[in-house]
Amino acid sequence: MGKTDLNNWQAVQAEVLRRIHTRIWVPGELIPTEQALAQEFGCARATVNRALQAVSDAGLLERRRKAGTRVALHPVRKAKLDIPILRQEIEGLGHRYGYHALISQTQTPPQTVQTQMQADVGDTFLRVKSVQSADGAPFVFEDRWINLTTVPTAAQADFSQISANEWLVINAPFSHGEIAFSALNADAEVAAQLVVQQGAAIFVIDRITWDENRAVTSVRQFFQAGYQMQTRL
Amino acid sequence: MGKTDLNNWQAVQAEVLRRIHTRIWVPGELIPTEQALAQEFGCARATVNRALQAVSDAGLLERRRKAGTRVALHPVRKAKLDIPILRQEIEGLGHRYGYHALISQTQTPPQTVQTQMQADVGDTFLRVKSVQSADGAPFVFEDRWINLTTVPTAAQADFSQISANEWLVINAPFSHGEIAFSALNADAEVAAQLVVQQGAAIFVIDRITWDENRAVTSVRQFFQAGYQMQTRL
DNA sequence: GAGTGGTCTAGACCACACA
DNA sequence: GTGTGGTCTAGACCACTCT
Repeated sequence: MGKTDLNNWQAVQAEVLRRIHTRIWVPGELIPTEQALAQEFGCARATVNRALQAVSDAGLLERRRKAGTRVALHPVRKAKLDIPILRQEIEGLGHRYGYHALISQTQTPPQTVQTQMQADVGDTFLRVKSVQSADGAPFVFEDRWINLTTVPTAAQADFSQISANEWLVINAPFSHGEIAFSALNADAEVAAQLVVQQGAAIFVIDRITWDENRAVTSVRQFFQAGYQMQTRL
Repeated sequence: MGKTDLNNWQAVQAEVLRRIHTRIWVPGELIPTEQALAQEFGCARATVNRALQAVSDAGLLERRRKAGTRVALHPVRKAKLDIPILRQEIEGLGHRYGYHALISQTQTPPQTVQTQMQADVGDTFLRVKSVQSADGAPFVFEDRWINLTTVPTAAQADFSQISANEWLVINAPFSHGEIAFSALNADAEVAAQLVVQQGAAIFVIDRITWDENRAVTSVRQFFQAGYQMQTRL
């Protein structure tokens, strides 16, 4: 046996991936138990477990107690997306970041927004529209609702100076959120703010964040035409 | 001390998240060492480590050897995206899945595609255009290039019967990939295939997959107008 | 040099899902 | 019941990076 032991979980992971890619382990088939692999690889079962969990997280293995571990038939590819923090993204590219508030006023949201945010009767809302720019060119137009009943201190914030996003990150903790990506044609307002033609295809992010069961904020961001959001598989 | 010990890593994680959300631990500040927390929580250091790693993966903590663990100043939100497998997504919604190949022929890709795929001189390519539908209504129009030098067996595949994606999943392993999301206006061809007006905003996914350093396939998918891709934070 | 997180080990017990 | 993965423990050593 000239075979060297695999003494760390990355090595085990690499070997597991190799066996999947080269079809030594066929999709749908059971692979050996952790115990068997630990023996074969000459390491502890916990090390094998760590490696298999990582591969399972990536969507290539399906694990169930008692049933064992099998190679995924339909490897749902799970991509990890870093939601961009615009200031960082812009400054990281060597551009000058700019922020400009358009409006900031209490207002009653349309029914669709109220439903999404599961607003109670009597909740009041702050609407903030703003543009963020790179080297003076508009980059993102943002339309945001903040639930003042959840975050009362937002009423005193000066959103002409600080972006709502940065203020909220500092002052309004949230427990979870939902995010959706889509494409929309620029309407007159979006076209004007982003300086594109009406009807141009715009990449849109909708986000709602919650603190436990109370909606904190709902925001729709319109990205400059041509914007791409990238990641790796 | 009515305090009960935290005897599993999820409980530790919950307590850590609580301290971050309630600002007991302030962004930018160091938190206690794993050893100290293990003592406080009455569990093993490995358990604390597991919990802190999970929170760190979520982007809320930044950990460095020797420097310690601190609460992230700019919590880059990392979302886990499940790249949709269309057949599953459509059938999961209770619709009838359909696949229809439009063309499948060897062809020379435009320069941009060749560059993206880092094609060598002499590489030959198969182009496959297809439409996938839900209950007969077009859902996705797909334009794909397959590198026949990397995957020679694809030349014999019958893409009028099986979708290129499913064939590749079964027959062409890949090691990694890149994916990008954007918005485009429908051109004449896209509009015709998706039965939408020209210029309609279309959600687009571009994907390139690699087997080691050789490009396997490059695909652009145009989604029906109004499509949203959703996930949680 | 020294302190922190990263990982491995060996053993143990538990939870779950299958027969 | 029984076998599998999921997790915890206590201890140990290592790798990195800061001073």
